[in-house]
Amino acid sequence: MERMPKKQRHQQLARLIEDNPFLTDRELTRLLKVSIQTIRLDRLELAIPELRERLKLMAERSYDPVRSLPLHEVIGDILDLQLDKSGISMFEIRDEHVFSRSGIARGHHVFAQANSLAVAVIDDEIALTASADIRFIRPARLGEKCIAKAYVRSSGVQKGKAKVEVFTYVGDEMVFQGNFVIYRSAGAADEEGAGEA
Amino acid sequence: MERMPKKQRHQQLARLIEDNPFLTDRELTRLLKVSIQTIRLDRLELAIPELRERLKLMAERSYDPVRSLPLHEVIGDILDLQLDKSGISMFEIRDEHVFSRSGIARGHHVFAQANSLAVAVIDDEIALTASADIRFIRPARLGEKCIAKAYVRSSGVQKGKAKVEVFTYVGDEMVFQGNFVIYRSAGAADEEGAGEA
DNA sequence: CGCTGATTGGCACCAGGTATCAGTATGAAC
DNA sequence: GTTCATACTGATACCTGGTGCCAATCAGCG
Repeated sequence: MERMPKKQRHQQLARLIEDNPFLTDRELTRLLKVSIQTIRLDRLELAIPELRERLKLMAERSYDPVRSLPLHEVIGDILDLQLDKSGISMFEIRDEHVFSRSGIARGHHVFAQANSLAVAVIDDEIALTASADIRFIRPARLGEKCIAKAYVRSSGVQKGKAKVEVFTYVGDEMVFQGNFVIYRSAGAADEEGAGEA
Repeated sequence: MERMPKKQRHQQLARLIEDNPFLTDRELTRLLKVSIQTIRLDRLELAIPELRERLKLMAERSYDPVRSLPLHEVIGDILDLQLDKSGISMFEIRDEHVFSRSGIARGHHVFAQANSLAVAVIDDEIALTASADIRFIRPARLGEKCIAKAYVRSSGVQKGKAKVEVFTYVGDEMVFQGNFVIYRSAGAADEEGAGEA
């Protein structure tokens, strides 16, 4: 019947919730063998919000109205776009983009910004990256705002291949440079999209 | 006072919730000017779950024990890893990785898998992509499982630069190939990590 | 006129909590 | 011993955001 020390229970509680935020207080009573009131006092002390708030938080994080998630359409916010000519986007390096140990952005996020801008700048129904030659000039760090500028060097409407050069800056320092070759559908404008409003 | 037709309200309701899943029924009554009961009947007909269920769903999606989100550590599941030699990872193309119109994977996801494998295979505290030369051989499509194989061509422990070649296959077809140059901290093993449990 | 579908209102109930007050157990201090 | 603080448990009222169900109303149509 010996109760484990409070501190230890707090640690366990924190760990349990961390690796399963979906636990209700009732389930926690089972796992920690204390009353539901104790669980609630513990959460209070540890400043762990109630289940619904936890889920809401997670949902908010994954929702993000700015659509800055690599899951969505364009990575970064388009600041300027002149189809088949040039484009500019901004992408802020946040916690979730960096190596936690160094605060340096993972390369693929910086790449993703550049790549999706290179695709967005092509004035075509279908545009796909064919190849790219890229360099990470200096690391981008947590909190920095990356400004990517894309220039269409040859639009290749006939040939079906466009060349786009992208430079990414933080302030006036270049952090990334890439040459993209983008496949384009070359005038074959599909008209299937009747389903969506 | 004219009520808009039910169908139209249903469409609006669906759209409203789609672009703000956080709306409660009460808020929807305000937006659609109908009673809360009507809202609930509508949700019932449209099979739209209640607020809490919606948030729970989003939270679950963003939680994903497999960590297949580009937000997290390694994109794809590591199947095999021999540090400073080679590595294999698997990444399944899902809805959220493709252009909805064509079902073709966005380049940066395929790149992200390759890039993070190239970084993971380096046996060092700090490893960063310096540059890469990549080619998308053929598009990867929804549902396909991409197998990336990374080979360390020169580990460059002294020089601080490693060369890693990555090939990504779907079945026996190559979809991506890349040559990565990875900066490494070259033996400077930091020992700061005293904060975490 | 009655019928039907759409809409509204009211009430009981539920989960997963918060907030508050009261009671018990246990060990240390005096 | 008594006293006190801390930890824990219990019980109750209340809140939000719903579900489920039943009854009432309202509009349009044949």
